[in-house]
Amino acid sequence: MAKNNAKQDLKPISNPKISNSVEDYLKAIWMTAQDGAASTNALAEQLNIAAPSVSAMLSKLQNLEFVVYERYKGASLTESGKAKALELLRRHRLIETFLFESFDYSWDEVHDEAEQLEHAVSSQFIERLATFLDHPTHDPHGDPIPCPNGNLPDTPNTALAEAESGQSFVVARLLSQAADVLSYFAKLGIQPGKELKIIEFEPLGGLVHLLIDDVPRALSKELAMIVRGDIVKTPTV
Amino acid sequence: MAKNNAKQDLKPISNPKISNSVEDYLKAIWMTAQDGAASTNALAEQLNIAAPSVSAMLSKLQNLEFVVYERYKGASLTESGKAKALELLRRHRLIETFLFESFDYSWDEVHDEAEQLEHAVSSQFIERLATFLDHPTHDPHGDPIPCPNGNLPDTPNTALAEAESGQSFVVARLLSQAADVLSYFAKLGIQPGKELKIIEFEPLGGLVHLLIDDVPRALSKELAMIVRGDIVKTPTV
DNA sequence: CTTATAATTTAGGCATGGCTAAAAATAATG
DNA sequence: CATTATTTTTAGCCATGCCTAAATTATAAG
Repeated sequence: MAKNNAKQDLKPISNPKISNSVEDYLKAIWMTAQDGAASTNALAEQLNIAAPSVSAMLSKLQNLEFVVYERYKGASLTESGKAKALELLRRHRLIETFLFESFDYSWDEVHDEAEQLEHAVSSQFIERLATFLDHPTHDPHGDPIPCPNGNLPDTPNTALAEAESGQSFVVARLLSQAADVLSYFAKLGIQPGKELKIIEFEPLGGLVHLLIDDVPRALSKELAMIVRGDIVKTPTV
Repeated sequence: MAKNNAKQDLKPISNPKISNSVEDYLKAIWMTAQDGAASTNALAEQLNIAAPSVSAMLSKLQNLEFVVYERYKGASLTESGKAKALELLRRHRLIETFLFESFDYSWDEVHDEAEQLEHAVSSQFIERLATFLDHPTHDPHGDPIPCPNGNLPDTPNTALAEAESGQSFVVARLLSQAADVLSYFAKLGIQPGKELKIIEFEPLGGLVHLLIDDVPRALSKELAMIVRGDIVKTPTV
């Protein structure tokens, strides 16, 4: 009877399934620091975990060779840590896409569910899911879905706030995780693929007037920073 | 910042998400004992966990009021424990159905994946999944899927081994979890819905000769006990 | 009905991953 | 540059769930 009795080596030989916690930390480090180093407090904040716990975990991640960590100086991902983080991100975004497209989830619902599922699902599941969804490159709010090899598909990144009066703008991405923000955009009809016409910017730039589906609307500067996409040179008629 | 600091009361007030372990135990108790009491060793065997650990967990489940447990006498599910177990079973079987039908999983693959997913998925997910699958009553090998209220759909349960020469038999269920057994049946074309014609039983009853898709085949008594369904009174032509 | 065997529980550990309080290092300010 | 403020770490705990070895209780056999 094969009992789970393996003593943890310092350097893990094979692929002993990474714990949910470790996965969460790697994702958090990537989101906080991408390439640079993530501070203990920033991670504690992100993960809603007390700073001393984060400290301890960073040492552990260092032993696992997922991060390079120097006391008092934060942690940055190694190649292997980064690969794991991107794998998680791939899972998360594919699952979000699936829930949104096939199961009619709303923005409020999609994130938490994906957060759980991404830890439970096998690589096989993810690849079959990708096939099921016809290998999307971006999730429903336009975030790029990392490829199996870790490449991040290109994504237009000009802020709507940077466009100018008279220009047209094609939305590619809504740079927010907040459900209320995403719902608000959805209500306005602002979603990836949509073309907006900019009427004018309010003096001092706090507001932008635009045409969505030929309906005049106004958007605050803050929200206009979240909307990312491309300025259209030759506006479609 | 809301840290998870709630001291565990003896009687849990609300719905503090049950741990994966607790869920596994409840399912195991149901599978081992259904209505009666499950012994410590039987559970240890099922769960591949050492007996003393099971002992400890049974006390805990008693405190949680999921089981009635008397030292040295095994544990049986309370109403609340049974409800949980059936909920888990519903999850498991719906997920298996999904993986099999939509994601082309084979028998070897389906079980382990479902085992993980059933813990990670929300009730909402399950109900949307049920809708997605058009509310199946049985999973791909014919096991009944409990309804949200805990009812188990009726399932024909006559063993193929109990039929008689000359009769026809409609398969409803393959009473096994073993991947190799299920694959073997699949290879033979024996699956829920299939009609078999019994040619004859070997003397001493160790073997049954039958017609599957008009092809003559033989099946051992052991396997013929696993195939469950209905004897057809008026054989179709 | 006593004894050997099998099942079960108690005792004592261990790893993981959280927490708080207090100390130490780093950064910011007068 | 000394001092205060902030960040981070160390120290020491706790809960969950698993383990092994050693009792204990139940059961089967003589």
